[in-house]
Amino acid sequence: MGDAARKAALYDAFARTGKALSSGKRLELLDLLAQGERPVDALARTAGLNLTTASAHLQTLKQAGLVATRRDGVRIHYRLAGDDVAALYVLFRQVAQAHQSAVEPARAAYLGPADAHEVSREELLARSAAGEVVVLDVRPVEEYAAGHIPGALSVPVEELAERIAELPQETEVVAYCRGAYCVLAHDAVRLLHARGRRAVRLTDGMLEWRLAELPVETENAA
Amino acid sequence: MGDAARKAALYDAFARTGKALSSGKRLELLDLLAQGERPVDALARTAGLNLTTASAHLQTLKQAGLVATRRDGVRIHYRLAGDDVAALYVLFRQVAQAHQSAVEPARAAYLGPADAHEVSREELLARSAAGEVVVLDVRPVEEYAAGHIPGALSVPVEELAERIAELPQETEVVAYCRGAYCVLAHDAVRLLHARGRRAVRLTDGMLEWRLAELPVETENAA
DNA sequence: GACATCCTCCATAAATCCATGGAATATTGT
DNA sequence: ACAATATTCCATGGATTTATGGAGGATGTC
Repeated sequence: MGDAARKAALYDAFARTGKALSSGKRLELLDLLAQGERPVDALARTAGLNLTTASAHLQTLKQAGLVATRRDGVRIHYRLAGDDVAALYVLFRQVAQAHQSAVEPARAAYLGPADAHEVSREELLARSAAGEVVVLDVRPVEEYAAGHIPGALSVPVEELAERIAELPQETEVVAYCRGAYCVLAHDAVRLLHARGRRAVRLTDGMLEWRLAELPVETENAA
Repeated sequence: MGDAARKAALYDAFARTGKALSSGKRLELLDLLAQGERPVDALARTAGLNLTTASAHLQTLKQAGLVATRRDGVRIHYRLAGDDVAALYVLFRQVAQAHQSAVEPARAAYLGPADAHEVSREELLARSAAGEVVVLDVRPVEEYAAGHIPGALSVPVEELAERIAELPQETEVVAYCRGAYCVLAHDAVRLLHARGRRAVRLTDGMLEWRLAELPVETENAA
């Protein structure tokens, strides 16, 4: 029976990584971390969590091996432990969407109907190269700085209404944000439509773009 | 704030799938189901669970969308909901092994040292085609029947000691079982060595073999 | 060295999960 | 219709998890 105990210990160790994925708040934190490293207070604020609660969730993620930390002076920056973690997160959401019936209604309620105004990564690359579209990154500036689609303009969605003049009048806009379930690009496209602009949305976002090993530009590349 | 609530609802839906992966017992059940469909009582017996407990865990897996059921008379057969679930499970274990420090000691305590007597899928295919090795499936017969490496002999590890005469004397044996963390092939190789046979182990097992889309033979192919 | 900042650790109450008996349900065979 | 089998549903006590204040540690500034 020592063997059964050792087997249980191994599977319980795996389960610790599963536990990290078993809370919606922790998944929101992972989602943010997939965009680049962030200090605890920024994560707590963005995810709408009490600082202590966010810290506790981050400890859980760290014990599960999904995130790592780096100290920079008084701040501790969390990041994903590797690209394989990002890949796991993406596959995890795909499987949940494909097989769990509760996901699609929740997605539709949060983001809106599925089919409307989407283009694939391949379409974006082709039409962007042909100069037919402008690519627009609507994430917060620090996420844009951590890595974005080459040539994309940065206008965070909160500033889009007042800065809409920065976009060319006639050219169609392709907006993107964090990933397949990020609301920002949805909001941006709705706002642009309301202002009479032609705009579509990249099907997914930076997370999937990076995992597809497509080119990424960072701010300090200048 | 209705938006935040809808966002939380979406991520909580994803988290339900994560919860399914957050218990060692459920992971053991997934591991068994990755070999083929099984009725509840067989799963409970093999996993060492009370029938009611096993049923409850299977309900959790089902609500998470990871498994599906089929009724056959009075029995209910559970199976993985798709190959993507198997792929998620394999990636999940890889990430846990790569980044969570508790996994490797637990693996070593259960299975033994990592390096000893392993061959890759490619080596197995090449040496098997050259007639240099015999491939030996040491899983229970029903898992062999549900799909095995073409040409493999079936000798469940519990019967191996008494049926060792069925193996050729001089040819090296490559034993395999369920997957990378399955103990059966480890035990088989140790037993064969104790009997003075040349034997190695496939690095992983049937789960990874099938996901690699290598050829699979089923019993009723006769 | 005193002090401020950022984060983690600790304690606690509310909520949730787990394992397990016993009852209820669905299907098959007589 | 009745009994038998396989599984799920329900109730319950015990363990775990979650959110959140307050204390404590580490780092940097003056």
